[in-house]
Amino acid sequence: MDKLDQRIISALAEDGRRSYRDIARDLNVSEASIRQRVSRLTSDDLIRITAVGNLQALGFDVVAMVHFKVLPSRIEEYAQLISEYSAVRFVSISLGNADIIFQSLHTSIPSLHDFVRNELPRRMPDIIATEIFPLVKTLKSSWTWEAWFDLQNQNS
Amino acid sequence: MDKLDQRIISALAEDGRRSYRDIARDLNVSEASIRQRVSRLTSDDLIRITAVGNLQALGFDVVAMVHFKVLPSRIEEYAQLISEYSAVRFVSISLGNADIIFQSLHTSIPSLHDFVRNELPRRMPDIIATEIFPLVKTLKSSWTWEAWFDLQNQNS
DNA sequence: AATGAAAACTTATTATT
DNA sequence: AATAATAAGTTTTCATT
Repeated sequence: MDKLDQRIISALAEDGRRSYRDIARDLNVSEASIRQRVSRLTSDDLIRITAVGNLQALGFDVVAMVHFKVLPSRIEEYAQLISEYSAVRFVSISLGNADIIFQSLHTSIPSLHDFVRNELPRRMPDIIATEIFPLVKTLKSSWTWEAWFDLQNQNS
Repeated sequence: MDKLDQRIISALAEDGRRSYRDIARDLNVSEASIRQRVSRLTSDDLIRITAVGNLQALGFDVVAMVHFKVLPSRIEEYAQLISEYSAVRFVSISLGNADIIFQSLHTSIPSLHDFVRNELPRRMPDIIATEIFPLVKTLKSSWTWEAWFDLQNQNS
């Protein structure tokens, strides 16, 4: 991951459909070079070029963050199980006052409730506590990297 | 937002660089029609085609979710202010036991601490409580929509 | 890893329904 | 809102450094 990789990622974060040729002109390298690096970044799963959307604007009416505390020995296993649900779009293992944090999408509040309070505990009996945070409005969901790569480079 | 829009979004979520021509062939419409709809979806800010990445894999070592409780009259204002920071990549207003939930990226734990415990409270005196959830490992960060559009359509 | 060359393919614009 | 036509631009492949 060198500065050229970072500049390519920044360009594609800005506009995922920008032509490789155009990026190449901008960065003074060949088009094939951009193509080769994007293939590597993509096949190594470092980046993914994709359509992201504002969930609320797209009609996903019930979006929530959910916290689970679970028996310590079950954390990894349960995080994996939670990842299998298509309602769940994001799963992380956390330190602090929650062991697993995930984001879940539903068509109604009762279906969110049923999923978190019935469906998941049925499969995962060692869940100790749950906390639900319904998201009302998303003000920022940012996909640019420049500021971040800059900061990383300053400190290295 | 009709079924054609949903199919286009699904295709671009799968591969944001797939050619409009190829999508058009698949969906039995003209290339210009795909182009026109993608332009609309993009300029209406319903979707964005972008490079997303695994933050930990890209070297963003300290990623945390942060919860704030704030004076009720300040929630919107503070959520806006938090959105202005480039360290902050996601900001939502929440119901339940937190008023504002955001994701923040840092190069070290002390810098996360300084940001959340000093920098933000200095600008936002009506923060009542903070809670930090450092993310250790992200198991899923999914950008596909098929399952979701299917569910929406069943219920409508 | 990076490159240039060139055939095959895609995009973007225009005019039309 | 969708389309066909088409000139301009891009991608992909391959041989070379």
